[in-house]
Amino acid sequence: MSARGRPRAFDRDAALSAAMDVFWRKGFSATSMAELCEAMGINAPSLYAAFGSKADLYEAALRHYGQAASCAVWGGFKAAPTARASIEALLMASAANLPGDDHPAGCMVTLSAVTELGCERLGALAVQARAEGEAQISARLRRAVEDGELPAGVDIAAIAAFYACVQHGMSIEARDGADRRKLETIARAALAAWPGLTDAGAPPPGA
Amino acid sequence: MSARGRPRAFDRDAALSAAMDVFWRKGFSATSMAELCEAMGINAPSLYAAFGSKADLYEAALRHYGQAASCAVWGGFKAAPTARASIEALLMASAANLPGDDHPAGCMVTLSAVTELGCERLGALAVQARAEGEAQISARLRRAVEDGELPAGVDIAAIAAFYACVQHGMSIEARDGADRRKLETIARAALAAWPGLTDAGAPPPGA
DNA sequence: GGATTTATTTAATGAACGTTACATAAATAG
DNA sequence: CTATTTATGTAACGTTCATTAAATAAATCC
Repeated sequence: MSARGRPRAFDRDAALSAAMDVFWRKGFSATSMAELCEAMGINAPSLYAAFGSKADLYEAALRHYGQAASCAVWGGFKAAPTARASIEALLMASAANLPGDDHPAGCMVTLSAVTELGCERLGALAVQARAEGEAQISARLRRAVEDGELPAGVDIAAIAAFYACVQHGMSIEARDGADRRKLETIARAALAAWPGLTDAGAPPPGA
Repeated sequence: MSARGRPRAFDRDAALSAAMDVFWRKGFSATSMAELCEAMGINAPSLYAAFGSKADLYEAALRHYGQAASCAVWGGFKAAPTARASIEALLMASAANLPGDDHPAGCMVTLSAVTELGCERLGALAVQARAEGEAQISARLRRAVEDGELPAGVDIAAIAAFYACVQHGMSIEARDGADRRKLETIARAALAAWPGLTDAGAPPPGA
């Protein structure tokens, strides 16, 4: 059925992973085909045959990242029994994973295409990926209201926007060299807002 | 004394401002000399004579931004009577200024060199500029402890890191299209953490 | 006035960019 | 074995990149 013609001489997934690493570290515009070829250990024609173009490769790398790293960050979120525990798990997993210990620092999705509108399609892709994160938090909070964990008057959109914002900010801190401990400190500080945010009708102290 | 030779035919500050706009919108790597020349209304040799190189121009633009926009954001912070009011002013001014109404969205410093390490010197410059923001918050908190506004046991570094992180995150939200109201909602949510963070020895609820 | 200094325009520089022809190599199909 | 199909390496494609040489224009200095 399959395997007609000369077989591919490289591991497609490993090559994609190597490309992801370079893109993650340097961004789309600042990464050249030459760098990609060297990191992936293949020549340009092989790259084009397997992935289409530089932009297509970036898109594939972004999706690859979404499946791999995001899994580590959102796994605890989905498994946690309460909304509060979900958000704590999300922030703590972010703190654990964002520092660049054995990979580039910060979340590739968060940092992607923020400055580089060189390719419009890629920018839209990153925006959408970030929006999905906030939507997940919203959905979790909505469920918590339905479950009676949170009062009905709670401002779901505000809470989701806030914690998404903190998580995005943590990527920048990580990029600037923040270690796990510092990110956990930030996470705990953000969780200190929880009681104030989840008191039913009461307006937040800052209003 | 001055003004020997043929006088410059363009306004240096206006040209720098135009360059800042392009860099702010597209980032360093994704911006070409051709785009800069067109936006600035000058030819390449004039640009090189006045600013040195593309990287030098970016550095000048970043400093120009720091004086102009940061002023609007940090002005209220410095003038506020209490630490709490300073941080509220900082976040609210950020919410008011970050949306891209008559300029690119998000803070140029925050978004700068996040993805683009094409030029190492510029990356370091942006990291330093961001660190200065957090240092300002720390200094303000320290003063508040000295003044007796905050108890001595308060974790200054944690609070500063948290609010710096939120402010950085707001730039990403703004870049993704968040308007002033949404950013103000985030700011108020972040301020909801204030009581929990400034209770003296008590560990934050998330610990 | 002529000499000097600085800015501008035009045009070109070599290098690097992303991408692709082309010939060759390695597999299966018949 | 021959024909077909797919991948690979080499080498080139035309374009764009950041940068600059050279000639001209506009100001001050003496």
